[in-house]
Amino acid sequence: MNAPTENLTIGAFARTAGVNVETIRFYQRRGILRQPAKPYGGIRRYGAADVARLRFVKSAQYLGFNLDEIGDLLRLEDGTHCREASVLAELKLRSVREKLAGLARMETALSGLVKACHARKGNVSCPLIASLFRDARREVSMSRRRA
Amino acid sequence: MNAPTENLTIGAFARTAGVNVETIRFYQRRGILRQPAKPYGGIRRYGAADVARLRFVKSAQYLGFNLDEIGDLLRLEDGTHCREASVLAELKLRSVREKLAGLARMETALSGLVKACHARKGNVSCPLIASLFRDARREVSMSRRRA
DNA sequence: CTTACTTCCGTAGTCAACTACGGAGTCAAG
DNA sequence: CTTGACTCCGTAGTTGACTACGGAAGTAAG
Repeated sequence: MNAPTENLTIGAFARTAGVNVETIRFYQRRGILRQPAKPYGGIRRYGAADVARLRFVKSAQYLGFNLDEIGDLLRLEDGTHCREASVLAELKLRSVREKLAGLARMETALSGLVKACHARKGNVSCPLIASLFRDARREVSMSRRRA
Repeated sequence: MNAPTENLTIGAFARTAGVNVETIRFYQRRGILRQPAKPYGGIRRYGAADVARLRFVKSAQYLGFNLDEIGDLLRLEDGTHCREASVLAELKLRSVREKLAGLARMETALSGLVKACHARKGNVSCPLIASLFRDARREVSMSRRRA
């Protein structure tokens, strides 16, 4: 799995991806990032694929997935047999769609607020809570832990 | 701000919303949930609005917001003056839209995988990493902390 | 070669978000 | 009017995700 150009030291890798060196080592221990083979008495080198993978991890985190879930997503990325993959993918797809629905509702409520603000002035409020439940009762629910 | 029926004890409130009593008390200390006035030598009571608010908090968490950000969202819900509100709302709107874009990409990649699995059998992989960056470089980026 | 910076690796500390504990006060079924 | 469950409140412990520390070994500019 060695890409053409594996030229980055761990420090350069960390700077490129915008994280701390210790975070990379932590992800390696968690099995989220690989630990490239190190030449006898030498240093490990990283490439562009590692950077992309790490950026993906950070984005997925921003999208509300925890490290175990990100591990699942990466197993799909890395490729597994259809039988397990499709079960897992359907599960992840369900939670992605739940998140999409919830965020779409927030988007509506927030853009409504912004519009209302531009129109009148004074006090305004934003029916965010109502928006998340309106005519979609339970669509975005508490299926939180391990979707 | 007392709703018509404030009949729930903290325990019933917690069960209804599917959280731990201690979590409610923790949110009260954080200023995310109110602490209803308690009658002289009595007990606090909670109503449907409290339940909805708490469910909103849990949903927003699932959507990748932290408690500070959820505090911001609730300030919009509760209503503030347009000047501050619209600035805050535009910011939140931006991060909601970033999340929507990232999730939409994941959705495409995952449903592609599921479809591929139904078609052929054997090994399949899922270009999740590529999907998050393809023709949208930096759209979902590392603007993580405090959006 | 020296010297200053890195890497390597294991262990320990921090921060956010809970979760548990314990003792005093409150409530409600019998 | 007792008794068992629950509330209140402050403090302490846990979990997930990092972040820091320190000493031995690697690296690279002068």
